[in-house]
Amino acid sequence: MGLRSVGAAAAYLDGLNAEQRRAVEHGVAEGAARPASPLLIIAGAGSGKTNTLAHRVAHLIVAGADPGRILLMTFSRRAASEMTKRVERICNRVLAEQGGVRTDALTWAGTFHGIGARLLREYAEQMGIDPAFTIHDREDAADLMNLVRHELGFSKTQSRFPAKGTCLAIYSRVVNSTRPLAEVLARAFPWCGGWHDELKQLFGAYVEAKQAQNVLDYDDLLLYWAQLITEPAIAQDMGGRFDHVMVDEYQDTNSLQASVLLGLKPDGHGLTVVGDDAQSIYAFRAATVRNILDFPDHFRPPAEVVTLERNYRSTQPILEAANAVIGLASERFTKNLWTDRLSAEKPELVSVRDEMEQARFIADRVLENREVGTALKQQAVLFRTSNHAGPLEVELTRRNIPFVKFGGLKFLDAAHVKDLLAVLRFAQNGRDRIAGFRLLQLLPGLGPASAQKILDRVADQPDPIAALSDVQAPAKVGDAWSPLVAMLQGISQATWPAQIELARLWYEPHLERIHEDASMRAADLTQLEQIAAGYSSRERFLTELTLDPPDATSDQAGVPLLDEDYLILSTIHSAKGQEWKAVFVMNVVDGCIPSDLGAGQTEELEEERRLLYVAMTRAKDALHLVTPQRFFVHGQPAKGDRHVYAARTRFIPKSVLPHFEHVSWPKAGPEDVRSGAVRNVRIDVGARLRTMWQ
DNA sequence: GAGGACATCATTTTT
DNA sequence: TGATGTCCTC
Repeated sequence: MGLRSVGAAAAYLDGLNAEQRRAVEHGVAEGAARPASPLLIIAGAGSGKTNTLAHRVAHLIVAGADPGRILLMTFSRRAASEMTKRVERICNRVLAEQGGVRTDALTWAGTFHGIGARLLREYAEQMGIDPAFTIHDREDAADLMNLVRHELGFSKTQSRFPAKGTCLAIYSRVVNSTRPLAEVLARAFPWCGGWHDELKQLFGAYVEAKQAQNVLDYDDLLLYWAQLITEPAIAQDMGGRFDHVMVDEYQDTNSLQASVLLGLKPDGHGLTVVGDDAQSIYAFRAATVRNILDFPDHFRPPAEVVTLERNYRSTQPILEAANAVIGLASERFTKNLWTDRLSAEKPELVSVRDEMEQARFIADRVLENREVGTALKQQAVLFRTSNHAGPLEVELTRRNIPFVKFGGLKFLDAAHVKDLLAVLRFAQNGRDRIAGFRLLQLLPGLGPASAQKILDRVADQPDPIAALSDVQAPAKVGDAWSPLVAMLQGISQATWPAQIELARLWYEPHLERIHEDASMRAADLTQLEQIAAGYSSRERFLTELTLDPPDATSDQAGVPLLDEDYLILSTIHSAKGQEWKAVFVMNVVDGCIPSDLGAGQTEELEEERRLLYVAMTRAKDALHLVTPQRFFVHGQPAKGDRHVYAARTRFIPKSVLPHFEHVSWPKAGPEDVRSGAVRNVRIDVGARLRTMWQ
């Protein structure tokens, strides 16, 4: 495939502005065979980042780069597939014009974790681990942590030991930030400071447990990868598989990910990272904005930096308000966004009485917007935490407005789904105790103690599944035992996806025994089976489902069909990279944004500020920030009227107010039905009262 | 040892 | 509101 005439073919780059074009063409002219020097693209919100990166990848391929040797790492699977599609579209168009053939798909596009899992299976032998390892999601990892916590006797200490989830969060933070435990405790978990030694012991035991069971958690995917790559021969081999390595959303990577990246491409050649320091919102996951700020100086000569400052998304008033908010940040950011999308409409700062009114306001306005032609799908409601959406979900359901919610609870969290997956996971890896523990307890008369005993019995057998048939189950289990053993052995001989059917058929009677609403749950499982059919193997199914769980939930109604219209509800975090015509941000009050939990430390406070900035910059034409004045206290009294008054977020102080239109809603409430004329009448009551006593 | 009934208490965001 | 831990009974 000789060098194509890049210059003549570059008509497809005409739609790009000068800076975007510079980013796309950096180092390509010399020929794609020789990887370009390192490049950092600082891409502001709405500056065409995805488009630019897609064009760069396409441009490389058109110039002769092998798509199979391009590694593209994004923040979510959704972003990865979006990017892949765009690249293919551009390539196909160009190559068709030139009479070329279709490009190969980008085979190495995915998240850091997903790519890590793939590579680790390939290099498993060299690391001395079994390539059939299973991956624990957060919940599984927490369960295992809990098990270990129990065994060490920390579950009944005098004063309360941190809960399993907290322990895992601390562990994860230590791993991802590559900082010592004591420092992490002091900075992020001060209320657990007294447990330093116990935690250390706990984490040691947790790591041993994972190794004994041949399971990896999310963090291990990065940690093992980072360790692997410290071996120069392996680093060279792995890095040599890729000519170009691209990373999106680089501001949200942590130091572990940075070390992987630098291990792959120590001199930076072929490396392109893209991000926006003003949109860094994952510090709680140990992401550090230093990664992106320090990137250029990792290399000699320093990496080339291209800054995209022109915003194509929002109208000028929206952008000005967002700029004003981020302008108060304690750290100066690297750019100033501008746009030529003029508009007379300022974003609205809407004051409502309470959360109920907020829900009504949003529902009303959403419907109004739809009346004038903005589809529900073009509108989104954003919130800081998933539970903020509660009252709104109720209101939308009441009014029959379809919606899909991103963030928060997952399909996979449902007990019955986890049960079925536990069957498959245990079949995949008979040493996965969490899966086995869950599975065994599905049998009637078999509780935690017996489950432990059985798992202990088979754990060190070469084939734990086969060993199950020799196990004497407790008498109470009766004839429920042999179908389980038969099912597991059936699975080991069946092909995929017939295996999941075997598992489901075995599970269904138990489902009916355990749950009241078995029929609804059974429907979920049939759906899961259909999803499973789309994967080539059990291992792939389990891995990808764990790393990329379906992230939308939509109340009782079930997920609407794709061609239906529905409103988007999303956490601000899940809204990253997306845009809508109209955006509503809920609860823009102190205590919600910023969340009152971490408002103490300035670092966390700054992150909350960026969070509001991210939310605001999602809007194209209309932006509404809603501020309920009072909140009902969520807690003990079922229908009590205890409430607290909330103040407008501190991120919009007086100086920023002129950027907003101020609205009270409802405009004329029941307590304020006076007409305008009446309002201008003045009477001096004080004087009259005084005359009464004269 | 299993499983149900009760009390307690909570720190958000996600791969 | 719901998950988690404890106590009690079978």
